[in-house]
Amino acid sequence: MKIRTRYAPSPTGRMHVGNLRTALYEYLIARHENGEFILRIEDTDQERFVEGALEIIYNTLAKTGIDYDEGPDNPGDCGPYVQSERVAAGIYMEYALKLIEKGEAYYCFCDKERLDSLRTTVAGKEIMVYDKHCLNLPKEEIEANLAAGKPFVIRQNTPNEGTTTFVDDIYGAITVENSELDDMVLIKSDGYPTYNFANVVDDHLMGITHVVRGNEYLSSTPKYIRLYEAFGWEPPVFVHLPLITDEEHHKLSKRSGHSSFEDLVEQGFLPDAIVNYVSLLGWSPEGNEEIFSLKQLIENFDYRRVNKSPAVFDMAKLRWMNGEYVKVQDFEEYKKYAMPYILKAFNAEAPAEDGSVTTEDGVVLSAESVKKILELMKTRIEIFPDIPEKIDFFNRLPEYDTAMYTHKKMKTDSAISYEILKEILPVLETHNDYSLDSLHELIMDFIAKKGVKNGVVLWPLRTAVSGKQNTPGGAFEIMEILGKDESLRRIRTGIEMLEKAM
RNA sequence: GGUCCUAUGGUCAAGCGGUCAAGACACCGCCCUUUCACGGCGGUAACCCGGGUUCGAUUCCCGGUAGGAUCACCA
Repeated sequence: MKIRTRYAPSPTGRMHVGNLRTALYEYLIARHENGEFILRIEDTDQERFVEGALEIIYNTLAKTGIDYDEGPDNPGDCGPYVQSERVAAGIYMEYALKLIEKGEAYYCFCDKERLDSLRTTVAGKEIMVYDKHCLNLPKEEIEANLAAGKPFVIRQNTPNEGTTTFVDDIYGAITVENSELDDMVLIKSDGYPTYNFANVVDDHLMGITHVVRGNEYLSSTPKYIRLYEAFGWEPPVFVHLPLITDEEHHKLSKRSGHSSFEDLVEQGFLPDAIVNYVSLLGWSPEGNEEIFSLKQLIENFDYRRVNKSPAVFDMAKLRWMNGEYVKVQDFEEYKKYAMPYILKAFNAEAPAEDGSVTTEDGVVLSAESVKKILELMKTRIEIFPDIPEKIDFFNRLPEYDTAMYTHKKMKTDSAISYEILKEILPVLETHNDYSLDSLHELIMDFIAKKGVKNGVVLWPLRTAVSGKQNTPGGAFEIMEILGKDESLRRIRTGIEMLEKAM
């Protein structure tokens, strides 16, 4: 039997990582076995519908590379793929009526007040169990109510006795007392089906073989089973996924802020890294490898290795993983992502026509220099917004304390730095080739002649040209990027500062 | 509160009766090195508790405890 899974989001906003993980696993389960994966939009709640949410779903799927065989914009044989359109086609009402005929469902005319009177609050939580009040309404009364246009709802008729058992592929057999099961609403008073009902009807009609979803649905699954039984349908395989939680071990919700795919992208994470990280939340491969492309995930994803316990979403590990992706990113691709943040460091809108960027100190950094900065950053960031803070000293020489010239391990202090800087300044002034290699040769030669440790010269130099305790790259790299004039200017500034401090 | 689920280091997570209890992130050292980062090497750190079953339990069973989920005309 060919596996068919579906991702069935409701367009209510951004896609949080729990939903993304569900979509991903549904996709992987199908693709791993050459099955089919379809997209169905569950928009049965008109009130929660958010404008643009549909686009977010399409965009997210596109960015992550999760492609579907059938969907609203790519219909197959069991359309429509949007539930509101299926409502218009009368599909759900037709099936609800079938259930009424079989005595598996019934009209309910209870108003809000009566329903509210059934509510109780337990441990701060409101719970409600319907009392089957309308189950045995006389036929005439039902007809009369219907004829009078009285608002109604259709409820499932679940027995109060016995138990319902189903087998989840991850969690095993789960049994629930039928008395625990509520007579849930199938068709709402606005004529729309509830999620529960539409889900069962559509999954059956669309030939879904594996229902994959978060385990918050685990306890309501027996209700679904009853529905399948009421229809006389074969239930699908159920695969419930462990929850993804925040640091406080609570289910991730849209409210917890920075937890949607889009938020993460805005924070500078790469879609591939997000997918990779999320795939490891609740599943593990056979070996020790952790970096997987979507293609590799398809190859390796055996859903029987999905585990049962909830997983905390760890931003630190996501950051690390993103860094791994940045490091191996193709340079041009990397540049696309990194450039905006480089420009941000220089408070610039865009590079000049020749690719150069001008610092706020008025120094023109050539296109080559900009490229060198990009190269320097590639192994030093985890996410792109890390960039500006690391290279701000190129833009402006920061105010710094001369205490920075003292470094025990480098065997240098203010006095030594002053001497060294004064001594090397003329050497640098007469030198014109500020390329890395040339500078390296020149300065190493100077060091050799003086017979001192590298750090004695290099530390003061780097401090002077950067004004920072630590920098990406060293004195040579920085001077190459800054160029002769600015390098000398900064060194002279350093000398002045040291002079004053003495 | 009822019901359901879960329980290995701070986090992710191997393990599926006999292991010195993998690996990754984070953290801490060391090496490389002009600082930072990368890279390399090493380290700290875990089987929730109590009963069984068994020659032997992290692993199987039961109970407890803890955490979570769920109990809508939301999905």
